[in-house]
Amino acid sequence: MAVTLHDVARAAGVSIKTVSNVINDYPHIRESTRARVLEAIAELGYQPNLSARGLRSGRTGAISLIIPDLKNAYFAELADAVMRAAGEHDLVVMIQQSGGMRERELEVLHGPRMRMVDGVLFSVLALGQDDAHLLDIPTPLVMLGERIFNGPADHVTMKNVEASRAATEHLIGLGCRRILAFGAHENEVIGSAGLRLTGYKQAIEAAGRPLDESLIVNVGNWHRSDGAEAMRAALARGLQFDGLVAFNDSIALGAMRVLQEAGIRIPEDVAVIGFDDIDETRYSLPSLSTIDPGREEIARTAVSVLMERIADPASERPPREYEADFRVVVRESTMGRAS
Amino acid sequence: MAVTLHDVARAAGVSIKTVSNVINDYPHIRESTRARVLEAIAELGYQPNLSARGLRSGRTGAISLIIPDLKNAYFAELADAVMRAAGEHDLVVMIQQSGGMRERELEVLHGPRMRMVDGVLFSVLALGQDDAHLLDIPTPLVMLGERIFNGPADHVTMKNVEASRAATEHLIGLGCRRILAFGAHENEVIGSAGLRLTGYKQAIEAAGRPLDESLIVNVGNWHRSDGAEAMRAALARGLQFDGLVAFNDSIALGAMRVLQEAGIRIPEDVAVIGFDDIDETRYSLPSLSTIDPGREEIARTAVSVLMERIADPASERPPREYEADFRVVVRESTMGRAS
DNA sequence: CTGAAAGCGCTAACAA
DNA sequence: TTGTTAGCGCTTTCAG
Repeated sequence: MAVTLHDVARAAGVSIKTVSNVINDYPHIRESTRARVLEAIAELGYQPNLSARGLRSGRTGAISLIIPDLKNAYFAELADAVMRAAGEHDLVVMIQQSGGMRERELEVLHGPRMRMVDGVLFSVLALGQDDAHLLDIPTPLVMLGERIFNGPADHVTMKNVEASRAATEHLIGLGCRRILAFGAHENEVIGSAGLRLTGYKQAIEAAGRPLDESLIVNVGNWHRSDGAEAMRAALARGLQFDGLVAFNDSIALGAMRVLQEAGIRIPEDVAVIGFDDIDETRYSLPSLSTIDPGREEIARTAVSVLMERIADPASERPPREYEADFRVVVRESTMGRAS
Repeated sequence: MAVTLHDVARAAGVSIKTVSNVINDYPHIRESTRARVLEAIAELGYQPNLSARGLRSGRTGAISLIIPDLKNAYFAELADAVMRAAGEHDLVVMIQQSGGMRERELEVLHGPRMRMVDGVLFSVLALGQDDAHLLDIPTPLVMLGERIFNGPADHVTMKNVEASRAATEHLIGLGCRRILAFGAHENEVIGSAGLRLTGYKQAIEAAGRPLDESLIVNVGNWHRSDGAEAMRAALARGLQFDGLVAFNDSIALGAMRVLQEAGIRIPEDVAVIGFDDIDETRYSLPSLSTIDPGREEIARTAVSVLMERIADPASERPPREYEADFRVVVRESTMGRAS
C-alpha cells in the first residue's frame, strides 16, 4: 500500500494535522518540527493522494482543454501554449478532442469528466451562437475561438476582423489589384471564416475599390488538401488574381503548392498571406507571410481568467470578452515585390 | 452543492447502495427498481464525483501521456492516436510535456501527478539505457520510443532497424549510388538515430557496397530548420549524392527545401525518403516518401498493454517488448526515377 | 435483490 | 504551535 499522512505522522512523531500543515505551507510551524516532518516525508517517499485531496478540498489541480483535433497544427500549438501557461499555475491539462462535431462537443462538455477538473477551456468549433445557452455548466468555463460571442462564459479570442483587414491591406500596399479571399464559408457571419471575410471586405472598401464577388473563394474544411483542391478548381475556371489572403495557413500552403505546380511564381505573380503563424510557415518554400494571432497571449489570458473563476466560483462578475493582439508577419511569400 | 448518491437514493426511494448498483451495472436488480433509479438520476442530473470514486476504488479513469513536445508533429499525431485508443477504453488522457529534458522527464515521472492517474505512457527521449532503473515506479507504466529497451516496464516501439534498412533499399532499388544517411547522432547506438543508422549500414552492406563514412551526416536536433542547416552545410562542402534517407520527416522537408533552392531536382537529381509519415508529407512539394511507423498500432498496443497492467498490478509477468509493423510509403520524392 | 455501515486519505473547524 | 475529529461522496463487505 501507498504511504499516507498517518505513516508520515507516526514516523515523525507528530499528528497528522501537523504533517498536513507542513505540506500545505501553513505558516506557523516550529522550524524543528517542519524539518522533522520533511525528513520523514523524504524517507518514506510520501506522495499525497490526489483523489483524497480532491474529494476533500473540491479542487483537483487539473483543467480540461477541449479542442477539435490535435493533428491540426493550430490546435497542437494552442495546446502547447495552454499547457505551458497552466504549468505556471501548477495545473495539469487533460486534453479531449471533439473532432469539431457538435454532438461530441456537447457530450464532452456535459460528460462526467468535467467533474474531474477544476475548470474547462473550450475551443468551440461546431456549436454556434444559438447554442450559447448550452454552455451554462456548473464547472468554471472559458471559451476560445470565434463561434460564440457574449455567451454565458468568459471568452478569449483574437482580433479577427482587424487582422484580416491588415493582411488584406498588406497586399494592397504591395500593389496587388485582384486579391482573393480564400477560405470563405457560405453565409457565415460569425466564425473565423465570416469574420475574416468581413475584414477583407473592409480593406477593399477602405481602398476605394469595388467588391468583386468572384474573388471570394469558398473552402469548406481548412486542411491543406482542401486548399489545394479549391485552388485547382479556381485555376481551372480561369480565375485571374495577383494576391491571396488565405483564412488559415494550411489552406494557404495547399494553394501555394498548386500555384507552383501551375508555374505561377510566389510572390512575383501572386503574393500570398495566411493566418495563424503555425510553425510550418517559417519553413515552407517560399516561407509564408501570415498573421500571428497572439496564441501565447490567448493561452495565458485564458488560463488566468479561468483561475480567477475557479478561485471565486460564486463571483457575480458578468462574463467578459478578451481580445489578444495580432501581428502581421512578413515573410518571403509577400516580400520583394515592387510596392 | 452538487447532487450526490444520497439525493438520488432519496428521490428514488431506495438506498444509496441500490443507486450505486445501478450505476455500476450490477446485474441482479429488479427492472422496476433500476428504472426508478435511472429516472431519478436523469431528473436530478446526477453525475458521479470522480474524486470520491477514485479515492474509494483506487481508479481514476485517467492515464498520463508524457511526450517531449506537442509542437512536434510526430508527437501530436502520436497523442491523437493515443487519445483515440484510450477513448475506446473510456480513459481520458492527461498530457505532460517533458521538453525532451532529462530533469523534466524524471520530475514528471516521479511527481505527485502520477497519483492522479491509473497508468502512464512515457515517450522517452532524454533518459537512456543506463537510467532504466529510474523507471521503476509504483504506477503502471508503458514505455514508448527508442531510448530504453528491456527496462523494468513494458515497451512498445517500431522496427527501427528493419524500417531504415527498407528505406535505404528502396533508394538502392531506384538506382541511387551515393545515399546520404541524414540525421545521425555521433556515437549513438541505441536511440532512433543510432538504430536507423544501423539499418542504413545493413542495407549498404547487403548490397555489397563499401560504407562511405562521408555520406553519414549528423543532425543534432530533428526539427526542420536543423535539417535545412545541415543540408546547407553539406552542399557548401561539396558533398555529392543522389539519394537521401532522412531519419525523420521534418529534417527531410528542411533538406528538400534547401536542395530545391540550390536548383537540385527531386527526385530526378536526388531521391528523398523520410521517416514517420507525418500528415504533412502528403502535401509537401514534392510529396515525401516515408516510413509509416505504425503509429496507430503502437498507440492501440500501448493502451491495451497498460490496461492489462492496471487490471492486474500485482502480475508477475515480466516486462515485454512489442514492435509495431512498418510500411514503406512511396510518394513523389522517390517516384518516376529510372529503376 | 436491497439496506446499513465502515472507511478510502485528506483538509479544516475547533480545541488545547 | 499542535492535536482531535468530523466528514467530502463513493464502493463494498456483510446482513437481511
